[in-house]
Amino acid sequence: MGLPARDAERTRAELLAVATEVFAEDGYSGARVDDIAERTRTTKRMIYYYFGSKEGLYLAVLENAYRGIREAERAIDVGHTDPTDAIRELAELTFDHHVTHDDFIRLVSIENIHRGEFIRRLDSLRTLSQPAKGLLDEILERGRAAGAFRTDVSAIDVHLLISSYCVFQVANQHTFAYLFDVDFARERAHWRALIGDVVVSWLSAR
Amino acid sequence: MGLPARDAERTRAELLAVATEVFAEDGYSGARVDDIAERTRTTKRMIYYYFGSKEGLYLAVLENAYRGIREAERAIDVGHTDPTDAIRELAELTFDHHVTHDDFIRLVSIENIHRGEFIRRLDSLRTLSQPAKGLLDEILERGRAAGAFRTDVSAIDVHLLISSYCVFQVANQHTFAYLFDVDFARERAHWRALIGDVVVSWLSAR
DNA sequence: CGAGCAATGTACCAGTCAGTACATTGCTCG
DNA sequence: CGAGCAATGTACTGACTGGTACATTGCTCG
Repeated sequence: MGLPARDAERTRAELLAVATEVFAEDGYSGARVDDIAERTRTTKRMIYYYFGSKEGLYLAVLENAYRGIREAERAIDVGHTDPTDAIRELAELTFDHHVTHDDFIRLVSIENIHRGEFIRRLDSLRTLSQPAKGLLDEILERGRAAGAFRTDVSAIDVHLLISSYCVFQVANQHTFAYLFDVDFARERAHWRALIGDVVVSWLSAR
Repeated sequence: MGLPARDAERTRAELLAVATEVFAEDGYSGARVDDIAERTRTTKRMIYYYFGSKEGLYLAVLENAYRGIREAERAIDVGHTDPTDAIRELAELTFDHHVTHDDFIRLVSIENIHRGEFIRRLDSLRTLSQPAKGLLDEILERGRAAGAFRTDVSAIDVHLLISSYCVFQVANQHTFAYLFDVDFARERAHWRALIGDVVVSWLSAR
């Protein structure tokens, strides 16, 4: 039986997967359409057949990557009654999530180099961003009600702090590691615990 | 009198300045040697005369940018006796420093996309990174002695937290702003104060 | 002042790159 | 089964791109 000689869906999916790797590796301008094609079982012609252009392919990669990551995020469930434990676990799971998806973080960096010019054309992504914020809102509210958290910190504030830290861990590891002689990978447990500590002390202050 | 017809130093400096802009704008692969040359009063030939290759030019840009930023950092002087005030001011000055040097932050992002392959060849930069750490060490020591700071947090920990936050503010502004509908520039005072708060609560915890 | 070399300009090249014209294949459905 | 079209492959192109061969200019120093 083997693989069917023609399978539009498989061809498209394979192109998308390989393109994700190559764009994350080399950036938009650095990526070569011929290179992407050669790494698949099909040809460059198919990229133009399915995605129209290099830019169209990159947009599809971006959208697909964000969709995947948001779906993974939705699976995050911090099942603690204690809001302090919950927030610490959320920070740690976010940390894990980032270090295991460095392809995605690289795509985000690349997109920012382009000042978000491509992502801005993908309206569908904005509605996807809510789950992370919703969960945080709920934990914070419980913490405030219990008198454990201060009341002047918003979900966005916390999300930004955690994101900054976790993104940096991946996105800036090479320059930081080199300049300050730190190996993020070797001391992962230390760096993982740190952000939870920071957020909890901050929210519990006073 | 006017400009001298030939001035090696000026030509070199102009190429370096323009190349910094262009590499920060378009990335390494995206930058065009012809484009850089056209934006100066000299020609492409001079790039090869002074820097040997596109790569040589990029290396020079990187080294120059890091040197400039470290010099600016050395000027940071937090003249407080109170370590808590000092650490807050250090965080805020670091914040200001980042938002006013976005070209540099972009170069750092670009270099990380390349997994630090270029910066690793610039040995001279490692020794430059000490001032930031030295100042922090001193403030932390004073804070611990005064019983104001916890003792299990190192200078690198603090530096990483502050750097993450400040770099993110610039490096990821476009995707974050778009996805979470936040305008970093418009609420700058809020975001500036936040990181100082976080670090101080963290160091003062318990 | 004029020899000699640092500094500069011009014109070009060979390889690369995104994109396409055109032919072909094989699946599906009547 | 066979018509017709979705899917695919091959071979090519024109523009671009990093880099260079070669000529020239003008500053400096004996």
